[in-house]
Amino acid sequence: MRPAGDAGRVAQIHASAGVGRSRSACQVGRARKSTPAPRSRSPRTAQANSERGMSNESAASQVGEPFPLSTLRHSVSHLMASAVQRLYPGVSFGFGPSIEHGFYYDFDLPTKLEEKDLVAIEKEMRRIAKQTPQIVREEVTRAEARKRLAAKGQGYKLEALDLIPEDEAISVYRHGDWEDLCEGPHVDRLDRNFHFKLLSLAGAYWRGDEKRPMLQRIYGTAFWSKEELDRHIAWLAEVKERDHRKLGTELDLFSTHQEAGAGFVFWHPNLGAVRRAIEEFWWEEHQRRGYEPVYTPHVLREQVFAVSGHLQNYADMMYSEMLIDEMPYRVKPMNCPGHAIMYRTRNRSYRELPLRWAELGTVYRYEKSGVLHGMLRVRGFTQDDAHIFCTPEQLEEEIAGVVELIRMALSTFGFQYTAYLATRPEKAIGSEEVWAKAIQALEKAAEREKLPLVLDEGGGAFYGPKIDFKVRDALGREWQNSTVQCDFNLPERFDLKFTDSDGKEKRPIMVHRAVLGSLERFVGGLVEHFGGKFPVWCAAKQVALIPIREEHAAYVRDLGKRLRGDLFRVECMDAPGHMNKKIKDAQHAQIPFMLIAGDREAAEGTVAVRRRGTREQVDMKFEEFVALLERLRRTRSLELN
RNA sequence: GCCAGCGUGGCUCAACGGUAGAGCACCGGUUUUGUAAACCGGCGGUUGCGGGUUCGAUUCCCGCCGCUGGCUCCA
Repeated sequence: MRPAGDAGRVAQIHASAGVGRSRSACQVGRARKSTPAPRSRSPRTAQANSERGMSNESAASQVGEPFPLSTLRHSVSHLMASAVQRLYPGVSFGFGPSIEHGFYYDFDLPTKLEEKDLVAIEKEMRRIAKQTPQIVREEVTRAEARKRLAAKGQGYKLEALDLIPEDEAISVYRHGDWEDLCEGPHVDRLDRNFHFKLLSLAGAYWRGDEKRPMLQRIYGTAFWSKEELDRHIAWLAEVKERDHRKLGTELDLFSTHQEAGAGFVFWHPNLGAVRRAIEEFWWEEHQRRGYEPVYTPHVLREQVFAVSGHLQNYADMMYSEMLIDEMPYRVKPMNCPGHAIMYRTRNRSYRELPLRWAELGTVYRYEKSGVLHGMLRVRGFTQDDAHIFCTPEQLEEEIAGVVELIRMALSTFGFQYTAYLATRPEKAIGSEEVWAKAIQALEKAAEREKLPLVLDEGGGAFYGPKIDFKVRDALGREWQNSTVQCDFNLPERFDLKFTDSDGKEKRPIMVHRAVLGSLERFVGGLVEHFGGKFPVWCAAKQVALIPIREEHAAYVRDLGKRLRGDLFRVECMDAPGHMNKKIKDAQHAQIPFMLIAGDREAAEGTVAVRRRGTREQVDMKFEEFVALLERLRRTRSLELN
């Protein structure tokens, strides 16, 4: 991945709460890097920034910076646009806002920009900043604005002008011979002390509409201080270094194959081990909370999805039919219809509710080719899915249980998180009353679990309200994985019933929930979160055994056997070769512990222990080391001591 | 899907109209070493696939597949 290109992506990682976007019954929280939404900034942006030690607007004004960072960045985007105009006469301008980590500007120009052109543009920007530093604001009449834009042939800007409400003042900002229709504000002068860098190029539809022309977008960033810019660039480098696709190759974790088709992940043994460890953890914690494992088929008759409603509404995401005995079947894009069918196999009594059915269910969905991304956006993935069938009275208790489980799981991986309560959207099924009750149950459950909720007004699915969790990883980036959703729709569609204590048939509520989201996305994200340095409990290999000379191989082989007997994952490096190389290899493989043994250790039954990330070695009795390892595994410690 | 860029041994990269090369990895030999790469040698590529232009294509053109950065999308 190219640094500049990567920067463009990263520059936009911030939350889009998904407000107003409804999700289907079974879209249980697929984690994703949040979509860019330049105009609607996340309330958590500043927090995420400061966590990385980056400056943010309030911090900037605190230290007496004359303008907020976003103002600076917006002005630098203007500066960039003026440089582009000088270098590429005939350019039409789109929008050029400040965004979370920088800014961009969209251009319609006859030539295709290349990365190397950015250098020339930067140079021109510096020249302009020196030559015509003064930025001037001018209020003009609508007619005047229109006249000027028309004279310059700025069609996109003319359209932008029409977007401005009638009663609003119309302003242009000018420096030198360049001016832009813009509401501002801007910094006063471009020769103030600030630092910027152009980062990447991308295509972007005019006004985000795929039916409209594709413009060329340049991303860049700017800071008041050189240190902050440098820190940001270093951060981008760190992000690139930790990219799960890069580490995926280096650590032999996974692959995808041209010959096998895009978007299908092959888990290599190393990542298989990580996944197994996580799955075991997952099952253990679910069993502990009264979940029961279920397994449902991957291919079902099409009519099942007609009943669930997915076929009608979301056919675009589903793979086409296959005929079995001349009847149409579909690969499942979600697990819930299968669970609903199982629920119906017999009459259900209130006495057996709630039912908590969990399945690591693999689903297949059509994703457009351009959106596929390593393990994070794929066409086949396994959800850590579960459905809870319960009575309305049980809802609060069940939600509380899910919230507790999610928090426990996220903490285990060292994630910080924020929870959002998504309420009734405009288009929704179910009565106001049912919604209000369910929302109340969610709120009360959160209260009970002492979980603060951020309100996402109208952000619920059409079939019910939900709580979404966004986690922040070690690099300060946000992901959405966990979710708990109430569903009034599917019980209706599948005509699910239970007989209540009064003898009457009633509808259960179905709760969809995912803790990890999809294993592909979660584990892919985890690779980046840990930078390949997995904690002992889920590391691919937990211990590397290294003999000092070949004659010590038997000793380490014996230790390896004993460790494997205790179900530890061991890399026994007993093949011919040099110790130093083995140490290097173990280091590169990010194995948490190296046990090095020679004459002394073999004689005393000890091992020289070297922890990942240090060069120190500690001599320990082998049993002592095993006890340490066992404790780290049992407690799922994030530390190595 | 759209815009742009890219696709050379397992990996990282070079060559760019004239017989495809390096390092790492791998294999063999020598070496037997106390904490990040021993030494020598060898194997390995129909340059993503298909078509075209050319005396000659990895190089130029077209189509497909895949990858990268964004955009749109993710029930």
